[in-house]
Amino acid sequence: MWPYLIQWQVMSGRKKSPLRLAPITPEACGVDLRLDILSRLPFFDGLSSVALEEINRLFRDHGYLAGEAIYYAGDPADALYVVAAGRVKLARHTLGGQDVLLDVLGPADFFGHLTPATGEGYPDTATALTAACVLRVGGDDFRSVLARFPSVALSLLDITARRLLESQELIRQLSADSAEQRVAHALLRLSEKLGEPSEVGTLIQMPLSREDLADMTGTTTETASRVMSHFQKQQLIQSGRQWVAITNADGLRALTEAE
Amino acid sequence: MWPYLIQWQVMSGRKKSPLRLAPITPEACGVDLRLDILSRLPFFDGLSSVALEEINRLFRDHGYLAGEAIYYAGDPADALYVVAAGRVKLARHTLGGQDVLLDVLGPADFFGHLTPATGEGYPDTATALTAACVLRVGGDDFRSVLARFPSVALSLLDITARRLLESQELIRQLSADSAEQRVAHALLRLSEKLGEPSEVGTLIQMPLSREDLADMTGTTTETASRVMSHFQKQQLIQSGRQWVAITNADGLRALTEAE
DNA sequence: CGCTACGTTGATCGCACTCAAGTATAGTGG
DNA sequence: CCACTATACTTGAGTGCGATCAACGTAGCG
Repeated sequence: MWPYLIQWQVMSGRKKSPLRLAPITPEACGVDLRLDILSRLPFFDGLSSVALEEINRLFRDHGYLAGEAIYYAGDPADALYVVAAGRVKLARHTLGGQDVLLDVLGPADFFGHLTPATGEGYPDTATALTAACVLRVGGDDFRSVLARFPSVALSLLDITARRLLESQELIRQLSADSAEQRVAHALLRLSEKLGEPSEVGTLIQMPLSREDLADMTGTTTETASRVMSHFQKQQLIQSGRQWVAITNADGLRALTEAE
Repeated sequence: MWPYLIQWQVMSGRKKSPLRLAPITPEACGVDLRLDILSRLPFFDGLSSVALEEINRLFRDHGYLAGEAIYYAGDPADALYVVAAGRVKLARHTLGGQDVLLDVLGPADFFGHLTPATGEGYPDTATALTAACVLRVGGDDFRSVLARFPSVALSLLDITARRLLESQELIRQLSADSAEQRVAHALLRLSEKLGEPSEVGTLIQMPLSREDLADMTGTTTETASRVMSHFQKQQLIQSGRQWVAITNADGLRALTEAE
């Protein structure tokens, strides 16, 4: 009756979430993790441990509950943030009340302002998707780091340029691809970034609703749901409430590459 | 009969293009212009004239005819380009043969690779929209400049981050706005960048076809044409073959802000 | 003056949005 | 452990925006 469910939870009769998100405890935000995270940041690569510890002292850590906002669009602020643990999403809001999900971030990803203060507020809203620990450094402090360690600036430039290229690819997709292709693409991107092998396939390790997917791909929850049902019937994915696993990445890729 | 044409060319009976594009002569690419352009680049701000001349020697100039490609998507290349004169467009192509116009550049704008060579080719195609003069610097040479003048890297980072924010705003628009709103937005952006006062309103100083507009906004030439006709009847713009002038920017802005 | 590419406008079609009802899941408290 | 509830998800029917196909003006160039 549900042939596509055979591999998974037939006996219990229930389809429970296979998501295993590491619990974020208060200690998770401690100094040990901080140094570890900072040293894993691609743009602090090659810095001496002395320099790193010095930089570390400029950061302040802060924990967030799932769903809590880190900053809102329009907040007058000038700081750089680094995800230490958990998941964070960046979104823009439209006048019509609709949301556009720009990016999902995990440990060692950064966000916020990294350019000189313009006086303008943030253009987007940052929200903790799961319980999360986030490090924050003030704009002036970070600019002093950039000035003292030119390699950091070069590395940041590199990453930012790459993000620009990625967002241009998204523009291309939104302009030219069908809803189904865009959803397939979003799933593949998330899978590359947050995917982990599991008994149900490559599981995307984050709570991911149909609405999130819709906001990532410029469609509606209903359309996202229909597309996901379709994928499930084709054995490309398995999915339930707030979770998605990819069982046939090549099949999805073929869809995105079809004319 | 054409009430919206009254302000313009009633006597001649003909609606000729008001575009006045400065002719690009071979000498336009000469050394004098080059130093002038380089000194106007925002990221060379504050450099000594000695340093500028030294940097200048790293660049090579090249002229292009209207419509000529500067590089194609996929070309294995590692260089930074600066527009000295004329207009250049950046576009991505889809498998379906469709184009997506990402940006239009004028004098002192830069494009191409500005990050370490990844071995990948360009993701987009750069084409001269008008006769153009373009300066080019090899990746290694430019990286040596970045290493020697940290302020250049900081400034580049600033500009790149700003472009990233702009492209995210475009993503929001493509996800959430109607075709009419997207066209209105595109016209306003072009007008801010390339607009010049003229007898017909703020004239966008570049050849701009309905197809270009469609490729900028993710629609078709037919839809772009319909939207433009509509705008013209509402006295928001005046337009003809390959040219557009804005007569009521506030009116257009009101459309983009409507829910 | 005629050719070609650009632009306009109309008719039709289809994908995805909207509105609406119903089902499954996971967390809550008994 | 199980009912209860809130929220996510699913599915259907109808609609509309914009794409597609097609035909016809029109500007500008040689």
